[in-house]
Amino acid sequence: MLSHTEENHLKAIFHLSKDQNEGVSTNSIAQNLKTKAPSVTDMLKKLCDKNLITYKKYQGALLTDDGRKTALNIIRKHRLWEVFLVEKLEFNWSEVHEVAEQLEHIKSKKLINELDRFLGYPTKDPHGDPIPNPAGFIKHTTKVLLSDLKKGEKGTFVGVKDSSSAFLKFLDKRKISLGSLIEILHIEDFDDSLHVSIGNTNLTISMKSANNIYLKKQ
Amino acid sequence: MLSHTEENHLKAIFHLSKDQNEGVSTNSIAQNLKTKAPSVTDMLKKLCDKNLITYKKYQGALLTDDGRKTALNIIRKHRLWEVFLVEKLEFNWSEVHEVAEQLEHIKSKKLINELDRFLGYPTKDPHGDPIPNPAGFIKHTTKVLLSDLKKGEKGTFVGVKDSSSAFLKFLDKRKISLGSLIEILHIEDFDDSLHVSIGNTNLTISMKSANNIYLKKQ
DNA sequence: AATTATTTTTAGATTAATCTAAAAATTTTG
DNA sequence: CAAAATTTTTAGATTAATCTAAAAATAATT
Repeated sequence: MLSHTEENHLKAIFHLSKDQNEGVSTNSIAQNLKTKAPSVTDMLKKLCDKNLITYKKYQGALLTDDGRKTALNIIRKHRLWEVFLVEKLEFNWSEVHEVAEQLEHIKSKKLINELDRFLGYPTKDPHGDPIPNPAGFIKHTTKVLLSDLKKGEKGTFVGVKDSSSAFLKFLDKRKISLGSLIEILHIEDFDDSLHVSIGNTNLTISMKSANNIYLKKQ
Repeated sequence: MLSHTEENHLKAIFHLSKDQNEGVSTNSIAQNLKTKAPSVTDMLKKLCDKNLITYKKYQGALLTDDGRKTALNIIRKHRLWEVFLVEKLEFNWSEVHEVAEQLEHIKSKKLINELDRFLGYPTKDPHGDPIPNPAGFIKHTTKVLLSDLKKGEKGTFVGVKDSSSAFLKFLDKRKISLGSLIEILHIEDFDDSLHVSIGNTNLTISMKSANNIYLKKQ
């Protein structure tokens, strides 16, 4: 039985190892979990003893198959709870993360499988991220960043890279929601800002924002 | 912000002080929480410092108004989650306690108020226990133990005193569920066992079981 | 009311999770 | 490639929750 802290470390290692091949660094985990490096070092030793990660001093951490499966199970729970909060309890997508961080640690297989059924076996969470199945299998879909599109290209908004509350509220204010069709009308030379059409309206999006918006290309 | 352990102690004191006027004893709390007396003593000091209980050495613990309100809030969460598990996730009433023990500690006012709305503002949990309102007000209904009825008297099954999984499964097996109309046909002199009618069927119930069944008298 | 039994508290340890400060290892850079 | 900078680990403390064993207080019983 893993503690909340152990589970959080596994999750952090999972997320941080997506964008890279080497071991996940102690500092990056500490930053991700808002804790300090020595705390992480201690935890890495413990998780290594439990065969959930491989870890050699100064070389960062990598999930074992077991650790990966455990991490995906926590992520599955997190994302299913997020769906529940939005679909059934009328939370906004910018409000769910904090509560799901708590709910993901509840231990009950039956609970999560029944929740899955109750929600109609959703495949995506409210931010467009895929929900792993009970075996830890995750279905990836090809998607590109809005910032990578060229003038005239278009796509459907399918996810966010940064799902911070601030960015999600920013999107709400501009009526940009999952499923919106976005087309690049013009790219400003000076600051790379994008003039885009979304539905019937046109608006300007900064490079920084465009770098957080995933599209399914059309 | 209270820890799970602190919350569990408040809940235990609440439940144990219902049947008595004096302070709740250290040992009874330890027994209730499956912990040891010295652990309880430490916690009582801490809860007293936080003004959630009044506590003097060797004289047991009593909830302050603040402590009582906190305890009722935890009980509210516990019982709402139990309703959710039974009504929405198809749990049996004998399976909900353990999971609700975990869910009751999730911290989010919005979560619990939205859950309440989603469930249609239920007033009773699956075992017939009343659900406190957000202000900590609890609506008691008069009920009597089946063991207190006399021959020929009848009532509606409205709750259990012992909500252990074993007893609830025992009731399931006999098709005794909340709302059942129970009439005492005969009381056995020898062992005080009861011959009762429930719906169309007659059966025998031991004194021990009858002592755990609450009825609303008719 | 004095002795015995029970309950409760204190004293002292242990484990887990955390931190700061200092040491050690690795990486970067001139 | 040596010095400097950065990262990581170790060492040592702290807080919370737990325990066992022993001491102290209260309650029960002749």
